[in-house]
Amino acid sequence: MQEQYNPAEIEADVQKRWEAEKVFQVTEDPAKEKFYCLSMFPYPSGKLHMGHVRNYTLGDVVSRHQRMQGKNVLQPMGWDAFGLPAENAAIQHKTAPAKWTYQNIDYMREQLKSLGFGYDWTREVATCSPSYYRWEQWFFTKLFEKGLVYKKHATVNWDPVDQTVLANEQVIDGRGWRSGAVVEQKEIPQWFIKITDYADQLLEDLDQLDGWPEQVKAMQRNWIGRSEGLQIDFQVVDHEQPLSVYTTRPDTLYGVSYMGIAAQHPLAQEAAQNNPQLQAFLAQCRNTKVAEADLATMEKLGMDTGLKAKHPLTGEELPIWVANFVLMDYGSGAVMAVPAHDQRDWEFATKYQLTITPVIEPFSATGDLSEGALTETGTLINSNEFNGLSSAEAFDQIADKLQQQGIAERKTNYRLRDWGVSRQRYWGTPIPMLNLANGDSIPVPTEKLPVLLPEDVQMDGVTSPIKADPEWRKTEYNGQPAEHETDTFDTFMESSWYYARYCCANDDEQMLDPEKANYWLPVDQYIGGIEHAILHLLYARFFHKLLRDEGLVDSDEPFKRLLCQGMVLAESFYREDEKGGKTWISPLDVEIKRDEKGGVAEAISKIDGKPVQSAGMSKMSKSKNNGIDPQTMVDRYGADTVRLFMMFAAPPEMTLEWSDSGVEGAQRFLRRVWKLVNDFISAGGHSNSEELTAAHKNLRRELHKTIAKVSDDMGRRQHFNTAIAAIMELLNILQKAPLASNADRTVMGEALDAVVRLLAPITPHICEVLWQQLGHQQSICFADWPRVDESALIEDEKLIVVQVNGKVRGKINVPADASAEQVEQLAFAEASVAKHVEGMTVRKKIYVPGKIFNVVVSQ
RNA sequence: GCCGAGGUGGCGGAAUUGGUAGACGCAGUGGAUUCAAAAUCCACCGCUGGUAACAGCGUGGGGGUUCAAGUCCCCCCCUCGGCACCA
Repeated sequence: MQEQYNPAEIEADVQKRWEAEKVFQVTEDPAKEKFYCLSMFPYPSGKLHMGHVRNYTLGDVVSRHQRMQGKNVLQPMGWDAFGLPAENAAIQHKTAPAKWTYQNIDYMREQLKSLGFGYDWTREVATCSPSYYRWEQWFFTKLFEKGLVYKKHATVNWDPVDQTVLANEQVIDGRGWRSGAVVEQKEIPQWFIKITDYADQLLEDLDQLDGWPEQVKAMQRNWIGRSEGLQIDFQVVDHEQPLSVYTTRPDTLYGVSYMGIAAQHPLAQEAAQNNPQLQAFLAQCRNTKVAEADLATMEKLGMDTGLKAKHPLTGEELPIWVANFVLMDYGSGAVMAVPAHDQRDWEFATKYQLTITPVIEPFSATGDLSEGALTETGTLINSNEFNGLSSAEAFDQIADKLQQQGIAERKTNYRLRDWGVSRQRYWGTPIPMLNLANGDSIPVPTEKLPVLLPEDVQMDGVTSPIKADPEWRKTEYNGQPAEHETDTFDTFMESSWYYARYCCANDDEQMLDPEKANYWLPVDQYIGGIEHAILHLLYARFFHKLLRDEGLVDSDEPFKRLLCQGMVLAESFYREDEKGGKTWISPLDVEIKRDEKGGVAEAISKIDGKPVQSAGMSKMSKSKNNGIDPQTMVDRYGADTVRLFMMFAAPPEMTLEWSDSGVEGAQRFLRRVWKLVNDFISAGGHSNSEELTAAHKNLRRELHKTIAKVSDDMGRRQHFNTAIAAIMELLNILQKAPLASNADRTVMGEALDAVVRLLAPITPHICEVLWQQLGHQQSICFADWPRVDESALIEDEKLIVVQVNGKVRGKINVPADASAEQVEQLAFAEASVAKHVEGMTVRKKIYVPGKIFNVVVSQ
């Protein structure tokens, strides 16, 4: 055995062995318990970043741990290969998105291999490959046949100079990122999938997901936003068509003092015809980005249309205002405004001096209407016959009354909106629809699928190549000329079912092989970033239910257990230039000077020796130039060290701060493990002695406590940082233990066999080598997880903490079976305890068996 | 703005069910080894006062419940994630 730990050499060798033995290739085996462990596949942006490394290390640790439990473990990998960055890169590098993407995939696949991740590469998928997206197209036509797909107008960000649709991230301060033109809202026809038909299921099935973090379920619940309310028709003066609104607070109906409608609402358009001022206002309303965050934070503006609505109970005429925060895409594009009991309505009414009538006296009567709206429920006032009722009673009675009059309907409403899947971009799955001369749209017939996306194209930066090429869209249907849809799918479509495709990635006959899919699904452990908590995970859950209803899978939910990992941060440094702008300096080029206590005194540039400013910890990003390249770190320290540091520095769900010295500490630990095994083997290696002393038994107790702790941390808790800390503690003890006698080496051999297996999921290369050195032939990948010897855990003494008035005043060792009386006696006998009790009256004594004894005293 | 997290020594973090706050690691200080350095090993290491024993304080801020609060409740501040066309 080599005396020095040399990661570069052993890691390459070990990876070759795994590949030769096909350790990670799996097939369905009904005799074995399966475990499907999935990490969110990456967008092939060029090279791996630390966020990927963290995500995939977590997945690999879970997979290897499960494999050591004897399970049939599937861990696949693939590429979320369609998307905007490829178009931008293609323009920048004067290449085609396809070529750029495939090159990135080839490079990143090698990086994943060098990190030692155990993937079954025979199942690799790339979503930009026709063998993948053809099934997505096929499935979409099925959904169309089932009536789950429809076309309607929807709002997009429109760049009036480039004449193109912009993504939200391409709109910067209200302007197009290339042209600089003020963006406008534009209504264009787009395809939608009826996710709202599944809203109730998506909500209710959250209760099945015991293995999901509560916070993620809470976010999804709020996103779906189920509410019970009333759809009310307000008569519009001199109009046949009523104005329909939805409210969850019919109890506040008497407090309605105006109506709010969206700028795109037909009534607004009508009123604007003879009103240039209003016309100008409607035009102004179009000049915002469509993102909700922007709409919610912008200044609330409005204008009176001059039209009047009739209050359904009082007959009072209410002004109808256009308000920029009322959105045409949600609900009916109109709201009833109750300024006394809705904060947004209150602000609007205060601004434009509209009437504010209180109609609810809140139960917990605090608050002042001159300060803001009173949004709690309470008792009705100013509401005629309904005065004195509670909000809940009034809800029912008002709803009944309006329903009898035929002008209202109880309705369950969702905040969730149908899924708009059309994108006006090139690098995506072509939407498999044909537009006929008569204006109808029909699905591309199955036998004509897939609709292929041409890969050899030139990007001009504005128009999608398939929109620019009139030949591409030309086709025919039943001998009649027809045109291919030139929009492509939202890339969330591809990521909504890839987890299922891995079960039969190479099947050319069908989307999914139900037999294989049902063997592997649902995914037992899904791991990815918290930023996907809502959209991706909701769409994937929805898609799974669609697959189920098509008979392709049996289960209701795709992901049993979910782990959302936090971001990877690094310190960022900058210098201010003359204009007050910031030049970001890579942390690799900065040296930290410390004061005597280890605090940061100064940060100095390694390049010019002059000070730089620290901006603290922030997400690794190009814009702050604080990315740490994983490859550099793997080349310098080896994959095991990088993996160990990533797992040790923080629990998975928290942010992780990159630290160079922390990485060195991880490497130091691995060298110590290597050395201890080396010393053990030099001293004679394994032995078999039954004559164990008390010291040996203590050592075995520490060992088995560690096995219990690490097993719980890795399995149930998934807190790998504390698992590693426990192994480090054990190693600190083992390093001090003797190796001279047979008994010494019996215990040490047992301990090292365990330590190497406990570490194997995290640092598999070094452990594979040490496992062989310890005399085991079979790969450690299939070694049995260490078992706890309960008999080794038995203690004959317990440590009891003694407190006086809740403050720790002493610690006593008592026999494990000591009675409360014995403990009390020993506690009072303790000098430091006696000192604090002396001259006081004992008021109370609390004994928590085996833990704590607290005496309450006073004068 | 709305929804969801987080805030503990010089730093990353631990404390799993209300029961010893600071495990483990990093940084720092002192020492051993060395011609010297790196590496390694040993010891110390929350703050304040004290030679020490010890005492007081201490988990973002304020209030509360409890024998006992980092943990539970109320109010506030700050940072981060998501908000439907970034993925």
